[in-house]
Formats: sequence, C-alpha cells, structure tokens
Amino acid sequence: MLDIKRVRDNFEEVKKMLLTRNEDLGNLDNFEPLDKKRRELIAKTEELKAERNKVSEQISVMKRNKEDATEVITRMRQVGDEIKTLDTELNAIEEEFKDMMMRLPNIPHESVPVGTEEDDNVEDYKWGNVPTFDFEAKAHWDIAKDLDIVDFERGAKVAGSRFLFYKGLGARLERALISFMMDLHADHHGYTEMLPPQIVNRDSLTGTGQLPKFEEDVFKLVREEDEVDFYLIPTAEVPVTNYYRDEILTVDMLPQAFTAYSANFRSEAGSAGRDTRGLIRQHQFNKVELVRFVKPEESYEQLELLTGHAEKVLQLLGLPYRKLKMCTADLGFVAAKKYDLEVWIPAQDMYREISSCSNFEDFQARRANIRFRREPNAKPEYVHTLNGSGLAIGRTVAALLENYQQADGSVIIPEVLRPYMGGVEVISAK
RNA sequence: GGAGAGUUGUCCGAGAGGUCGAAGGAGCACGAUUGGAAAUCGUGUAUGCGGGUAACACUGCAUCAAGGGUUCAAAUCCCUUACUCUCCGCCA
Repeated sequence: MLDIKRVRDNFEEVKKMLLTRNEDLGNLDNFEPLDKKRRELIAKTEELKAERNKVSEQISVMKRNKEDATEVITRMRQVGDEIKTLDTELNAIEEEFKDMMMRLPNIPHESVPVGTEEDDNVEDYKWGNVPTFDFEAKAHWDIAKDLDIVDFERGAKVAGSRFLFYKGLGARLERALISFMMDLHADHHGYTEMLPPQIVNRDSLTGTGQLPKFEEDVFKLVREEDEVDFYLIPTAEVPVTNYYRDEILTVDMLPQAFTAYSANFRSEAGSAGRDTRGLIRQHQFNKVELVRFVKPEESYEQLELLTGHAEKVLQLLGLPYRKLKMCTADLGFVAAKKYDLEVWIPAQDMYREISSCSNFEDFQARRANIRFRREPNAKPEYVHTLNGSGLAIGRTVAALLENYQQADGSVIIPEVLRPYMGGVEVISAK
C-alpha cells in the first residue's frame, strides 16, 4: 500500500508516476473527496466520543456520591445513538477508501526506465555463450518425451491440462536442482533455509499484494462449512514474507534472508493458448525463492546482491542468460524496481524469463505491517522487502534439456549437479 | 470430530462493569553509585489515526486475539470466529 500522506501531499505527482505503469488505477480520482470526507467524519465522531468519555466519568462520580444521574444518562443515550450512526457511515467510507488504496500499484523507482510495453525493457547485459548445434535442436518437450522423463499426457488425465508427471531421471533432476539451489543459497549466500506452508489465508495474500486485485490468478480452496478462505500459494514469497507480518523487528536482525523451496500454484487465467506445450507455463511448478527483509536505505544495493545470487545459479549451471531492467509498464503491481533474468531457450530461439528479482520498498511492509526499530525505544519504521526466484525449477529443466542436448537425443548433466544426481553424467534414452 | 481451559503491553503476570492504556515483576534505555563491572537506587519505556508546534511541549480518539452485541459507560457481561493447551477419538 502507498503512504496515504504521500498521496495526499503530492497527489498530481504520484498520479503521474502511477500512470507510467500499465495498470488500472481504479478509483484513484476518488482519493481526494473520500479522504476529505473520511477525515471530517473522524473529527466529528471523535469529538462526540470525547464528550461521552468525559460525561461518563461524571456519571461515575455522581453514582459514587449517590446523586441522581438519570437526566445525564438520557442525554448520553442520544449522543451514543449519534455516534453509532456516524460510525456506520465512517466505516463504509473507510472500507471504500481502503479498497481503493489496496488496488493502487507501487510507485516506480526513479531508476526504472519509463516504457509502455515489453519492448521498452532495457537489457543490462548477456552472460554465457549461446550454444550452436550441428543438428536440428529439439524442443524440450520432445527431448523429455523421447527420454521418457516427463509425462504430460498422464498429467492431463490425472489432474488436468498444465499438470504433469516428472518420471525417473526427470523427477531426479527436478529434485537435484532444488537441492543444489537450496544448498548454494543456504551454504554460500547466507540465507536461512525455510520450508513454508503451501496453503495460506487471505491476509497473507493481501500482505504481499496478490489480493484483492488478482483474485483470479490464485487457486482458492472452498469448503462450504468453513468461513475462512484458504489459498494455494502462487509462490513461496507469500508465506515467507508474511512470516514477519504484524511484527516489529530489532535493527540487528536486518538484513534477514530466507531461501525457501515450495510448489507454486497458478491458475494462469487469461493465458489460454500461451505456452501450452512444455514446462514453461504449468498450473503447478516448483521454485526456490529468495526473500530479504532489509533497512530502507540498503534496499537498492540489496536488490543487486539478491539478483547476483540468482544469476550465480545460472552461471554455475552454465546456462546462457540475459539480465533485463523492467520498464514501468512491465513492473507488475507491487515492485518499485524489478530485474528479470531470462535464460536462453534454443528451440524457441529466444530468452525466456526464469527469475524475477524485485525491490518492493515498503509497499508490502505497509500491507503486512512489518516494521523494525533502530533503537530500543525508537519509533518503528517499515522495513523494505525484496524477493527473487532462485530459480524456477521447471524452466531450469527446460533450459538444461535444450541447451545440453546432444545429436543422439541424450542430455549432458552439468558437473555441479552430478553429485545430486547420484553420479549420473548424461540422460539417455533406454 | 467430542469435552474442557485459555488468548492482556517486548516478555511473565494481575485485573471480574466506572477511579484501567491497564497493578506487580522481568527485560531494555538513561542517570546515580564504582577504579571498572556486578549488585543497588532513581527515571523512562506500546502502537495507529487526528489536532497542535519552527521543533519540542501539550492534546483528542482508538487498541487488553478478531468481529459483532448489551450499556450512559466494556479488558471485565453476551454472541460468532480464529488460535493455543489438556484429555478422548481418527489418522499420514
């Protein structure tokens, strides 16, 4: 959520910055009248409540002195009714106001390139050498099928489209990648390993920014007898960032860094027809996530650090990639600044997103109410939160299969993974 | 799933309609004491939203799990929900 004071004091400027995004700003133009009305009502009810509190005290004194308070009590009954009416009105306005605020995206950082479409993203650099093949490179879904390590058809039968089975060395490869990445981040990059719940409540999804605006993107679990809603997590970012929801941290805890593996569930509403084949876009996929809680003044250098940690995975796996600075139109809802890492996919002859690394500044911290104190008795401040994929596992498998494929249809396993593969150096057809 | 007991400030813990933003401890901060420390003593120590100020000061409202209700008045009474603990049942 944005700082209300900031929006109030710099309305036109904030609006201008938000308009550089490719986002619907909802009822933003209602901000000023709603805010004004809201504050008027607050002042009015508080005045009445102050009176009630004062007179109630008098009543208690009168009662103690055995005086007759009937007349005052009758008067206060009316004041009470008035308060109730105003409170109801205020609640409705507050709700409308809050809903509007919760649907406003974050303000882009000044270093973010202004753009109107995907093509306006700025490439920082490329890493690695794109492989050349003296045979016709196959798409990863064909490689996987020929090696019998992924079963898309039975995934569709058992669950539905965009679900799959990994099988044999495919399942082993998936598991090896998870372990390899977790070990790298935990042992060498200083992250604390975490295994979070994969179901969360509504407050958590609101805290990280998926709700209320992107309800259709998440899987909701409905049980008629329950009043509470549960959701399958779309990313481990949700449970891990909400780990500190409604808490005040001490300054020596910062920065706090977690790495977490989880399955991720996305409804992929609106993406019908896109990437229908292969591992790129599934309803359920695995991912190793990086999350950092940091001091505000450090968050941009921490973003570089975190992005570097994700890049390290690609480098160790020897996968060619490029780093993109996302433009204002492609930032998504919550990020103030975002880098995408895109891995080379030979059969598609293009780079595809495999990691997104973002600084949310205090946007999530405000929603989730995560703060810290610089001194034991100092006023709490919002932390800055960051996260990044380190990496998406399914897409990594796709990249490995395509980049390391051989003329005979086999796939070489990068050396760093072999200890995790029980020494397997190459996956060949049986 | 059944029965019961709980949920109060950073933590422990009192409080059972009015004098309660909340006793008492602990912790932490600052000061005194000390050669220095421990101990001791003193002072301070929640958050949010407003008003106010150059900034302080000062000041209003709200918050005792969450939401609703009763009442002139709720931490305290009633209802709903969540969570924790104990026992039973079921179970990977």
